[in-house]
Amino acid sequence: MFQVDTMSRQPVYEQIIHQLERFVLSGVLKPGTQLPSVRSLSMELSINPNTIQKAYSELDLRGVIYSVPGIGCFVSENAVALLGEHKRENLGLLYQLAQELALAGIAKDEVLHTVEQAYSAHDKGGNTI
Amino acid sequence: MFQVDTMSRQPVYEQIIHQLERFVLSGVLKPGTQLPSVRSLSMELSINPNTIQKAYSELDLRGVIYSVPGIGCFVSENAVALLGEHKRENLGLLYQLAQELALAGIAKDEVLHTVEQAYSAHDKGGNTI
DNA sequence: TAACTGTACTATATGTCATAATACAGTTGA
DNA sequence: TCAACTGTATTATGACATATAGTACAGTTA
Repeated sequence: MFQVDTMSRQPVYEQIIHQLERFVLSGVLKPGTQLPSVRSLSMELSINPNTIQKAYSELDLRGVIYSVPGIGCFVSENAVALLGEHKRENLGLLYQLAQELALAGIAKDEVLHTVEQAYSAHDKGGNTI
Repeated sequence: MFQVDTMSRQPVYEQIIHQLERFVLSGVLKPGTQLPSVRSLSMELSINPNTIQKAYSELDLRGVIYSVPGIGCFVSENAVALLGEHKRENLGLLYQLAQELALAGIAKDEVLHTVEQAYSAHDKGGNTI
């Protein structure tokens, strides 16, 4: 399920957070589902348990998951809504990125077309419930 | 001219590269223009000279600027074209970002509108020659 | 009771970033 | 010629984030 690239510039714990967010948003991990334990996932990915816990801790802090000591970690009921709000902040990044492309002389239609492609790829992927 | 935020997560040398790229693309720094010297810019920004040199070295390697030992650094003649190609790679980033937003349930029209805003802000900014 | 769960802690290693201090060779103008 | 600039190179040092390693504790479950 999870995959990790140790050679990536992006920290491993961020990769795990990012993947878990996508699993929740795409419905692969539904609210209430128990996540793989810190130790089992660390062994599966050949990664230190502390790295997994760092990812889980941050998601727990944000309310996306919740942990029950002695039992395990679970996807929160309002995880999808929380992630929706969280991802909305990326609109600012997209705005900056579009400004960069405008400055570099890339045509507006080309950028708009890229957005269209991203959305059609998403729809065809059957990720809409 | 240049500004630096030491507290930013983005490395200082990357900030300088980014700003210089924007100055070139916006016409503030034209081809042939001599850049501030490593030492003078380091003093102006209260930054170590090595940090400036790291930024200049990378831009020199990419051909955006060229350096003449004993004289100084200058904006290359084909800098704008080089930067155009370089920035085009960001279309891939924008594609990924748009997919993220689609997955998070943000409406396509909202994303398209953000792109429109970025381009209209660019035009009104008078950055087109 | 054994085996699992999350959590906490210290120590260590690594790589990137930035600073500090020199040093060298080339250019320029007084 | 000489002082003052230019880019370039080198070594040492410190701060910081990331990741690993090992250990430990408390709660849960079959």
